[in-house]
Amino acid sequence: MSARGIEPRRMGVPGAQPAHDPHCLPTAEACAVCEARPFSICAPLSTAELAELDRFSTTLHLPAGATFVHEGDPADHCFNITAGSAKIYKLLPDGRRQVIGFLFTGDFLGTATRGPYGISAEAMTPLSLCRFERTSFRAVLSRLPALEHALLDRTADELEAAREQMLLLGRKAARERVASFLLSLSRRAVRLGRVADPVQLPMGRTDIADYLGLTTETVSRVLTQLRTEGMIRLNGTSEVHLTRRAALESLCEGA
Amino acid sequence: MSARGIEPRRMGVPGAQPAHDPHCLPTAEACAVCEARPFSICAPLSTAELAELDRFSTTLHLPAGATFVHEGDPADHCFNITAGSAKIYKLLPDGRRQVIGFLFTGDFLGTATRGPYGISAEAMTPLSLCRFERTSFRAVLSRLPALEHALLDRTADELEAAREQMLLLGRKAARERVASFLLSLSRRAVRLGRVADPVQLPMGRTDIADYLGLTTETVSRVLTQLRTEGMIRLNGTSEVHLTRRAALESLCEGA
DNA sequence: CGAGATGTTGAAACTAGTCAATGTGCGTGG
DNA sequence: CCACGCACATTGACTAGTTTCAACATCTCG
Repeated sequence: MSARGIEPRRMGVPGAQPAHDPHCLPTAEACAVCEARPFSICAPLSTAELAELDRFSTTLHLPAGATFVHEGDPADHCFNITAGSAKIYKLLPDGRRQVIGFLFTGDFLGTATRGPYGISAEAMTPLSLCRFERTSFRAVLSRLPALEHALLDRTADELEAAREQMLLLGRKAARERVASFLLSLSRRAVRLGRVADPVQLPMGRTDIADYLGLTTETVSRVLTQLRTEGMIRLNGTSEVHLTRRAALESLCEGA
Repeated sequence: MSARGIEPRRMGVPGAQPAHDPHCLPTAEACAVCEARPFSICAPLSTAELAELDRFSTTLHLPAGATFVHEGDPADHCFNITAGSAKIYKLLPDGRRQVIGFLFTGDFLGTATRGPYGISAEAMTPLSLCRFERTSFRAVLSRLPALEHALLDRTADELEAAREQMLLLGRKAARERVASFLLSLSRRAVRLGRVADPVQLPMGRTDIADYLGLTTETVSRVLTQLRTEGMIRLNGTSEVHLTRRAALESLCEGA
């Protein structure tokens, strides 16, 4: 196991940003036109409640590659992704990395309520997000039961997904892992209102490998294998057509 | 990967149990003397709130081996473990099994809010639990913010643990997995007010293996290996002394 | 005390990992 | 606009760790 992918740079999100920083603007009426809202925890909030929450939020824009949450740091903020995609991951001291998940528009980050961040987060594309101070956010949470409900639902969903991933990591073979991954990306695209079939892979092979508990070589080999078998078709490295979707489905479950 | 451990028996917890069933008694004033309360989500509730919640709970007693939650069934109930231990797991159609976690006194089961159960649950020892109807529970949740808070905290903790396990399953070697497992059991024992050092293993090698994404043979081999190296001492098959705890700690992280 | 279940140990097989080379795409700068 | 160079992806040969299959040991409980 190699020590790839370790870049302890600390770009993006300085502690307190001055108002003139282009990466840190007050949200103002941004919520009114927010395209991420239908997919976010703010979806169930009324206009008044939205305003209440908005008072404590800050809009950030980060470049691709920016690490904006560092595992082990005090968990001072939580975030809502409004545009772009990010990955969250955990590291072992020797550099082995497990990608825990990928975040897209509408995803919330920072559920963990106590202690330091348990994960690191890095932008995979240029990223827009709403940032909340944890303390304020928790206070708002008490005042807005609808928000707490939404957050609980979402956290439960995340837990469910994590358990599914535990099954994948603990018991599935490489082919099954890759097939499961492609299908889950496809389903997620649908949930975000995009097409199911040409699946976009906004992440590189290394991230996929670290998400599936494999190596880039194995991911690559499996993809070509699936292509050879006619189950998928590759357009470049980051677009996959799921021909024979049913076959992929059964592959997920061990067929 | 073999199809061991598949017993689709359906004992315990029929849909609606008559009041005279010895396994299903009204809780009445049970909360007042409940030894699990300090470890449960009910801990932060006032006496009045406790009474409110109690109105919707039923006490169950199940024998070891009883499966009381079936993956895929409609999620009609949620549970609070008051005594004994249980395991939750997911299955693949061909019988491969991933144990998701072990539940002990005070643990809550049934966070997932929508759809069917995502996991199965089975008593490992004689088990006592409070059962709630999901619908009622959710309603109570709305009336008792303290309960919802506690549940959110707990779900977040579970998510954190699940992520840690993803790191283990995706990136740790067999020795590291076993060492991590022993230490996490030890820490959990401490949280439950028991001793840290002689760690009790209430589960068999098969469950351990299915939890760590290994086989029983590998678990067994690693344990003897650690014993040979003087890092642990085995008293029978279900008690482990963590001699050289520090060495185990560094082993967890890849030393 | 005996029998089935559970746990341990051994040898062989296999999946995925490692190391290394080659191929491909993309952005930059001439 | 094309060529260069770099990062990323693919492919190949070999290795290693874990699984598989099988035998044996131990424990538990009727």
